[in-house]
Amino acid sequence: MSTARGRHEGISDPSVRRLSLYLRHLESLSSRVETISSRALGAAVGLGEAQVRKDLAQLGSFGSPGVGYRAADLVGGLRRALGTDQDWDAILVGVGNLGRALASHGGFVSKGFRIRAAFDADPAKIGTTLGTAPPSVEPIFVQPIESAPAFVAAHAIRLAILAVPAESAQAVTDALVAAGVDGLLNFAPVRLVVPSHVVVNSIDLAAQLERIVFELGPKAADAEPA
Amino acid sequence: MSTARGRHEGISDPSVRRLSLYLRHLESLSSRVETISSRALGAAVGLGEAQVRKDLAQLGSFGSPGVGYRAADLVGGLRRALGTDQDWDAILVGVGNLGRALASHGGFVSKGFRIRAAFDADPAKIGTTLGTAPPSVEPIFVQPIESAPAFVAAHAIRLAILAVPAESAQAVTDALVAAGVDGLLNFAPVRLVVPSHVVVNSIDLAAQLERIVFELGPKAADAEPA
DNA sequence: TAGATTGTTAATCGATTAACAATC
DNA sequence: TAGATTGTTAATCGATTAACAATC
Repeated sequence: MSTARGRHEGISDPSVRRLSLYLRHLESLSSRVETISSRALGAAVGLGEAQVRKDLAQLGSFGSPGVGYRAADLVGGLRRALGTDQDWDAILVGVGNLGRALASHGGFVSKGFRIRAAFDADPAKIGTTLGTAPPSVEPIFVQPIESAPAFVAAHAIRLAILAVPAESAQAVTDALVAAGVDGLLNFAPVRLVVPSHVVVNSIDLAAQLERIVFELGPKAADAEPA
Repeated sequence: MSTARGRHEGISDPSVRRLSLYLRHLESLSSRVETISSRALGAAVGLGEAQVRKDLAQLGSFGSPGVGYRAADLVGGLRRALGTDQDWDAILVGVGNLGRALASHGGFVSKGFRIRAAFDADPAKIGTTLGTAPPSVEPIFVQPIESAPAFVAAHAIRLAILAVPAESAQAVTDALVAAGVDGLLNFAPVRLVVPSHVVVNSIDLAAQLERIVFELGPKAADAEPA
């Protein structure tokens, strides 16, 4: 992540990540579950009870001593804190393999994110259709990348998902930010330079595998020649 | 991330993430760059020079006072520390939109990760071909998910990339771990329970957007009715 | 030599964990 | 009432930042 720290509440980034975990678990619960304790919630997401209480206390009071947290209220409080109590419109830029997958990603829609349009620099892709796979996702026509800024401005789009090559990521970012985008989810392995009011979250997929193999340690050394 | 902390070096997770950033930047540099200072490297990835020196000092001595770090040596040291000085074989499980995109992801191959086989539970997908898009990625035939454990055992595969529905993620994980997998990159929004020797890195794509909108703060409030 | 820059130690800062009084 | 569990304060732990002597 980068920039724009703590514009509102002073909740730390590690804590925000955990709030998403709590929300995900609570959403998966039956609506017949009325309350949940910090201990149970912690166990479900792999954290201690003290950590859970500390995190949730930042959002207000959703718990009762001796009883636990009211699950429905807590879901509402978490969504409100995260900003997903309202839907967010987004655009997708870059319709390669990854872009196409993201456009069809059901997980976005159910969490309040809607991809309103998709753009690509490749003329061969213009006019093709995306996101037809899962039900409830209406098809999206791919438009030329040059028309992205106008679309952003016309529809007051604030979020963009970038699945473009590393070489073009900065140029695309500059154009989108100038048009009004202030939140970017970037999959290119480059650091995007943006004005301080813009929030960037970059995910380097290869780096995610690197973190795993780091933890695994060196592969069993090939037999050392004596 | 979870479990298996510090099996070898005592490098913290935040630091490991930064090591990938440094490596990515150094790889993007011309081979004519022979040395780079902590200040320059930090500026490139958006960190302070003290942070860079602290991180790199953990790997050994790749720098000279008054000169900087030897770029080529540092790339080697970073790869060695991360574990990507050797190639890693992986399998992909789940050949939906996201799975297909990951199979074709050029970024994995160039960083030392090779997807050797793909598996899916859907009979309609068996035998189809994946990963033909970028050059240098040989095509992969999709196999029935039941044959994944045997493949893992036969080829001594340690890494698996999971792009399966949340409901089946745990069952798939259990089968793969039993067959020998000890590193999992999981895209399903569920916490995987694994033995302590197994390393899991879970990426919830919706949560990545949530982190952005949290930082953006509440959307401009609709005009309050007076 | 003088300027630049490392590696490391010390100081600061922030986050996690533990403890416990309040209370349902 | 007794047991459970919150919200919060204090204690611990770890990570980041600053400073500086060593040295190229």
